[in-house]
Amino acid sequence: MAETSCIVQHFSLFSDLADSDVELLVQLELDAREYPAGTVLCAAGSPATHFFTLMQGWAGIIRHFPDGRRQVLDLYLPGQIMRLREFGAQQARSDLVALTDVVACPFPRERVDELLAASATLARALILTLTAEQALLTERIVNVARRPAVERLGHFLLELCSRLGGGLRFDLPLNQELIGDLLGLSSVHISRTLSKLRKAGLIEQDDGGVRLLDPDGLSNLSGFNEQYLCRPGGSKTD
Amino acid sequence: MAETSCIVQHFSLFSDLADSDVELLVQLELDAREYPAGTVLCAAGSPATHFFTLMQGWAGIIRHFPDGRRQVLDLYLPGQIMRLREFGAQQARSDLVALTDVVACPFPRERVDELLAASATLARALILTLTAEQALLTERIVNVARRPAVERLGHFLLELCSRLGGGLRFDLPLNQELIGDLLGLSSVHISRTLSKLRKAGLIEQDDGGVRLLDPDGLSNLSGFNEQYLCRPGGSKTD
DNA sequence: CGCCATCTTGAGGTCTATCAATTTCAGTGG
DNA sequence: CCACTGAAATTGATAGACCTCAAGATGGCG
Repeated sequence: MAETSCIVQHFSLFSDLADSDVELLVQLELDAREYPAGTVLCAAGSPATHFFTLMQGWAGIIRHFPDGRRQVLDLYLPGQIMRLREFGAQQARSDLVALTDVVACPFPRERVDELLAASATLARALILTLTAEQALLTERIVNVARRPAVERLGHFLLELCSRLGGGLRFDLPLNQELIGDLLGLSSVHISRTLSKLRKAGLIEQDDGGVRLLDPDGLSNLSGFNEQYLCRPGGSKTD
Repeated sequence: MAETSCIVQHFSLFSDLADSDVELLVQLELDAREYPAGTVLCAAGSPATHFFTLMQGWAGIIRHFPDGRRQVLDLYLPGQIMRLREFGAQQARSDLVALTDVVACPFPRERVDELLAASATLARALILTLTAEQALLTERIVNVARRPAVERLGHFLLELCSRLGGGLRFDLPLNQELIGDLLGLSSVHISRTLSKLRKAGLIEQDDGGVRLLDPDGLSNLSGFNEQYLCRPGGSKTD
């Protein structure tokens, strides 16, 4: 993990990369830095000159409202390029925050233009990652707009499970308030809903983690279909 | 309109195109076809071999649930490339539906690869349109997850106003059920909420259209900030 | 042991969905 | 010209989901 670049692994999911492509991608991850949980890597309103690759930990894009409401717009896991979404923006529109201790590599946005000029394969891979992110966002709209809390939370857990590799047991280093801000629910209601899922025998919680006891039941309940995740081979393991 | 290609106009918003780029883009719009309102241009589950440029009318991507619930995932206006989001998918995940009478041009997906190989400028423009779409989706998540009905609808109307060019009076060829399916609300509640906006003196409705009487008041109410739309010069007119 | 953040649980209130009845209006045919 | 029709919009009443406020429980950590 430390040896192969995170981002190369991630991009390999989408395209067959030539050695020259790999070389270009590795350049993005030369400047690894550590940020403790809670750090704002990039604040709303600041000039959007840099992107980041995420190597370890979880990060999120958070929108703050004047009245104190909050919304987590995006959840980044290792391998993703963060803030790529704001390629066309002059200023950051939301905060990029380390949700856990994080290792990330900042790089100037011009580097992306160099990638595009150098390799059509990379351009294609970049577009594929963007469309994959769009698919995630789209499912989240369905989730938030149309599903009641139990289904919404169930769907979220299944998505995480798959994005983290498919293991039925995984760490969930987010407090209930953050989960609420991700799903458009209050922290109190997250607590009640998790409790419902536990009592229904669908999940189990231990220190900082979740185990999906009945993934099929959960999928069925929440209308989850992992096609949209664009993962190769999707069978869950543990 | 009929002479300059719709899609070239749209892409020009994002990049300075060389003549050779324009030539490539125009190729996408050779096969203009008419589809009456209600036509399913591409059904969920069918192989995703073609994209479409939209030249006239409104189209939407609609997800149908087994229990009859519906969600409009995306609203396409003239100039956009439709279904680009599913570049990486084997099968369409949702229906692409003509919401009004529509003129659109189907083209095979391989054409996109040709564009990428031929021009880094076009690759960049393509990525910019994708990130602009992501910004739209992101704002929609905020809207649906965090705002009550009045703000949600107000925000939607302001976004439409801007996307349609900024004129305060515009056609709105969607019935209230469709608007509800866009915003995650019931048609009944859309009716009540529109009525509230009218009584508050914020909007006015005539046959098939809306006029924003107090765009600033509406922006203020709904927390709208048009930055995310990536439009050059955003001042509203009329 | 005490402190602080987080989670849990209860009670009451608000927002939105659902069901159902009524109105409006464009289209159609007598 | 008018009655009929069907889709869409309006309006009222009721129910359910979720929020907010507030009080207690839990658990890591100095």
